[in-house]
Amino acid sequence: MAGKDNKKLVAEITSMDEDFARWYTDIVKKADLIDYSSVKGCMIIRPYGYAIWENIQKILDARFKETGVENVYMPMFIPESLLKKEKDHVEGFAPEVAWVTHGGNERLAERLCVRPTSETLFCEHYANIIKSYRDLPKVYNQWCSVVRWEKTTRPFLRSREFLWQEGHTMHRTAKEAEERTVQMLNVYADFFENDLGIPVVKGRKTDKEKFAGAEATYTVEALMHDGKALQGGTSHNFGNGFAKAFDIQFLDNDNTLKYAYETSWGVSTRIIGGIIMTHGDDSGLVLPPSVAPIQVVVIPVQQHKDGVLEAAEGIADTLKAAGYRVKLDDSDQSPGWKFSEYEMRGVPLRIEIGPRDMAEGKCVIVRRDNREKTFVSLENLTNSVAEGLSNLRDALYEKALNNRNARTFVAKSFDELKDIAEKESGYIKAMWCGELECELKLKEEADVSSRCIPFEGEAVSDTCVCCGKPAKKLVYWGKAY
RNA sequence: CGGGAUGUAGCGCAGUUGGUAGCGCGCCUGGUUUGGGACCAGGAUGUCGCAGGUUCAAAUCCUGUCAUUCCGACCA
Repeated sequence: MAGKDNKKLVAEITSMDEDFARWYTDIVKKADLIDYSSVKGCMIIRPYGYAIWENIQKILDARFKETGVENVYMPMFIPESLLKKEKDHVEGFAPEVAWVTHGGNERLAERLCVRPTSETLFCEHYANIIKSYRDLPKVYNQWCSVVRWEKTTRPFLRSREFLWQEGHTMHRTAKEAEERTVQMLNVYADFFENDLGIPVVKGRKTDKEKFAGAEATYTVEALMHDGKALQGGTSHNFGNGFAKAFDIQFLDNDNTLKYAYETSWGVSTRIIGGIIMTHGDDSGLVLPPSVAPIQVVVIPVQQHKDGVLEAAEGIADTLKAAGYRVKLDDSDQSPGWKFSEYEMRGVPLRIEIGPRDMAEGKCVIVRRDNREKTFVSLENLTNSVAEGLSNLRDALYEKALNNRNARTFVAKSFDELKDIAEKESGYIKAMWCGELECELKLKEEADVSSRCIPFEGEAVSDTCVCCGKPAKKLVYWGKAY
């Protein structure tokens, strides 16, 4: 009995509905995604966590390239003078940049900032290589890490160094830049919804919330299990503001000099935090099959008995040959231990095979999300796995969507909004006049920020929820990570 | 950046009025087991977060610092 209690201790994680914050950090550690380093806010991404990121990279990188993106690598240091070239941009980032002041023992003539984002570097380079309209468009992306010296940090959600991709493009016309901005936002939205099973709201950020130096920022917003919003990815249209600051001009076919139009767009390892907080449960992580490092784990039961291990190997080989990421766990741990372990790690499907199944030419497939068991014949295995993974993705999406719907509210008056903000956690749809003053007041008095002005969505009333003046903009308000 | 909590073996923790560190799990060896975190026997593992200070003596008291975490403020 004593042994049993101890085992329970090992497996225990905080219940997500009792303490979501603690549940999150438990999962991140116990699913072996990260470890802490000795520098605040700088985390070690462990093999299992990094494998998720690699899968995210693989999928997105391929999608980017389908749209003509080329990958490059920019330096990690930005001279102070270069960072300062665009006023809004430097003001936005200055409070959280890390500086390099010395090389060895010698003080540098000009200090260098560790990139918090690379607009300035791309612009400097583009100014050098863009001369003619024939040089456009330029559609570059880089996968790298950036540094932002955050005060409060949380694994994946807010760290001082994080991995991301940043695409930076230059275009001949404003129209083309706008199209690229929307195109990349759609790539993100599709990835979130179809690959990760995370429903998103596509929309535009208010001026207050948009990227420093951008003309327009578009965003995909996801709602987490606890009702807080997470900005999943952003796509910015800079117009030609940066081009003017960095003198990126080209000679057009009418023989006049014109400024180029710029966009940038990015997603980061924060996505992993989003996956955890959208799909996870009290048994641990639940990973969408598209990015799960292990899609199917095969667990032999009574593996020492004749033929069991061979049958399990056969199953693993069959599935590997069909292109799935499969792990056969033939370690000495008890089956029960393995079940719990792979549930903690969020493996979408588990296959159990033991003497009883073998006698019937079958195995058991268990889904991670609902623990539903199905007995399937070995001949049909590949189809059953395909179906299981696909159904699981759909179920994850469905569940997340239901959560979002249940947590989406409508407010027509200020009092109503305030009341909802106090009692509920989620999105509040309400009209807004467009004035910063009202946005600040809602933040101040109702503690909600504007998440986005959705591309799709009907007006819920005619007047601003705050000041009562005529309003046409629908805004999703909420609390964000 | 402000307030609270924590830091002792890989993990979870105990350690009394200061006397030089212990428990469970895990790990290693051997054996028995295996359909929801198995069992027996034997074994290994510590600059007590770090740096100062007080003391004959510090995990324990004092100061500083770093990290984790929660709440708040801030937040491309």
